[in-house]
Amino acid sequence: MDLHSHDGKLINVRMRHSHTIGEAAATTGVSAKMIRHYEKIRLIMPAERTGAGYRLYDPADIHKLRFIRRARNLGFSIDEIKELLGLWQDETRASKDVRHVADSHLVALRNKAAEIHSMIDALEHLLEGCTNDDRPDCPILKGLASDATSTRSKNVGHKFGYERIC
Amino acid sequence: MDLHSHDGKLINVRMRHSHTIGEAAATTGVSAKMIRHYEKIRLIMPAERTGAGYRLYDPADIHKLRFIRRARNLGFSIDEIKELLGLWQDETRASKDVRHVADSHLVALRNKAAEIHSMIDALEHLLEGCTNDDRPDCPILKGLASDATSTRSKNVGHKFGYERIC
DNA sequence: ATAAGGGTTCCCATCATGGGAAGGTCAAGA
DNA sequence: TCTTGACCTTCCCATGATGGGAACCCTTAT
Repeated sequence: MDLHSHDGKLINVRMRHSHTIGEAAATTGVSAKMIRHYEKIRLIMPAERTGAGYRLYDPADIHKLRFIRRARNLGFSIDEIKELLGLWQDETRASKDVRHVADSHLVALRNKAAEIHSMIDALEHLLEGCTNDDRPDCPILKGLASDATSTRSKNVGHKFGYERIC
Repeated sequence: MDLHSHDGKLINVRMRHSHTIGEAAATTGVSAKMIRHYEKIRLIMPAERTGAGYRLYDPADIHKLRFIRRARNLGFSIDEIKELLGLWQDETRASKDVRHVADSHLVALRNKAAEIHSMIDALEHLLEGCTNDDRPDCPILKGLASDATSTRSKNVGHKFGYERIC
């Protein structure tokens, strides 16, 4: 490879379909900051460099970055993506290995969804009694001050009895 | 206050219904670490101290910590809780001011829920074709490599055309 | 030659939380 | 009284994914 020739290095590499980090960022939707970060944490291999130290990305790199972005859009963590990338590039992988990663993540997502929905329910319940006016009486604060979040959830055992303040 | 008497300081303060940080943590469900943290970021006022420097919490403090924990359980951020605490202790607050904080948070929660559900949908869609066996063919990876996340969502404009790798 | 618009590294911040070290304090038992 | 273990204190560091910004270098067009 003649990446280090004395004239027009970038032009040479562009003819080889390589791109700067800014271009890679623009086409993949992964910010340049994050591309460097992914390299630092070894999610991707260190990019080739021009003589001046500029990172270069070829179509295979670009494709990998898109893969990463899509997995991130689905909420996969970096560690999960590391696993998926390994499987992606392993021609002998078993379908069920990939499925396992995806399934685990799906479970996590469903748990997260349930958690948020229970927050929403509790908050809506709290908002029901709210007069939404200029009066100081407020069932939302009352709820937070006394109960509210435990619509039937975990009860922290109270070892001491305290007098109420509000 | 005789907190600094030479004998049995903690016993004296316990008679005044004060508790150590560990007890406060146990009864409120807020960890001691977090109680100190909340003090440092000025969410709560600096606690009184014994002569030896131990923090002391009276029932009003305990009640406030419970308020904070309940709000956290509902997903309120520290800044939102700062606002709610201010309103809670402001006798002249307007109901609608509290409502505004809660409403904004509810909107954020609903957005978060929608986001997670779209992830779940996309992932389920991807999992549909999976054979879950020992064969290397895998529609999940194929989906991540080509499309998948854009069930009809945002399309990043592609300025360059790259040949496919996979 | 100079300016604009890249690129590079390095450090810091977020948000809420916890881990752990080093050292001081309290209560109970020998 | 001395020891022991459980508690407290402060301080520093780490998380995960991301962005901001400084200080400086490279390329290209005017």
